[in-house]
Amino acid sequence: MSKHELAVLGQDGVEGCCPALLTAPLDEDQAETLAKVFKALGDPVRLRLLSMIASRAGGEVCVCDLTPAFEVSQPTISHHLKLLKQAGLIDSERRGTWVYYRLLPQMTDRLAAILTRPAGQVPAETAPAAGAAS
Amino acid sequence: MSKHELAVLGQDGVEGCCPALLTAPLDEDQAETLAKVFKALGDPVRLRLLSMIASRAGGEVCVCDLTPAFEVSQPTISHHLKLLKQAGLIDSERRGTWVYYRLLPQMTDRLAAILTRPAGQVPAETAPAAGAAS
DNA sequence: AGGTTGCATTGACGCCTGTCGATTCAAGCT
DNA sequence: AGCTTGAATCGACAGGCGTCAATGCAACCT
Repeated sequence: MSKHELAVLGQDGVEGCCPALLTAPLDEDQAETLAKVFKALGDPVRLRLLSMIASRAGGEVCVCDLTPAFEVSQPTISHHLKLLKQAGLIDSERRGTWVYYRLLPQMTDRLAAILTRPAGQVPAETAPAAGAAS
Repeated sequence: MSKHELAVLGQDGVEGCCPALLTAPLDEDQAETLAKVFKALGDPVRLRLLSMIASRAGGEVCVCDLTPAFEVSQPTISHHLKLLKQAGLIDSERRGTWVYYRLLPQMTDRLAAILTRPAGQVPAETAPAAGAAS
């Protein structure tokens, strides 16, 4: 094994979370770390896997339910699950013969926060800014 | 071959936005489209470019300000900007000699929404499952 | 017109990545 | 013990991607 399973992305202190993509220039290390997560999301099979896992009622999905839902081979599914896991998006647990995967909402929450604009940002020319005084 | 500039991702009706990654299984087409955008974010240079563009006060950045901030060549920066543009994340405008890039907040908003969990989701086993009928 | 600067495009190269078949490991079964 | 099923790993291959130098093109300036 190695130093995989990056659980990074902003736990570098108490002062808050998230590198703040949209409000301040990302430094190289933050960009490198963030890019790995987005790269993990940059494949249709992995997106569907994540979606199936996340939307499951019990919060868990057996690999045996995932594999037949795709047209790719079982090793390929296993490979994609590994990448999602290394990105910190999902986790797995073996129970008997089967292995169950579940979402790690911390990571998706963090990404959502990173992609969310603070509040009133410069409307630019997109919309004439309805409401607002004066 | 120029069906580029994908402005997709959920404008397929009035009924709402966003494929809902976390609440329902993504279908293949949605996954394909979404993956392209995440793939565009899956590179540290592009992330830093996007961050620099988004965090700029006036909402615009001249390429001449972006290029010297990186250690890669000018054609490479141009290439990355093109990919971000094709992903629908930024747009560009030429004014005189210089070209200015600006964020398209619609896309980042959409991604943020896609990655945001609805409200009270099953806490899974993060907590020892208080209550809940048998 | 000629020259200069800013940015995009081209073509080429090496690495990374998605995929597969074959194999291995783990757990349960007869 | 042996067999069977579920899942991960290995090795290999093709295509995609990031990068560069060279070139092209647009706008400005003498």
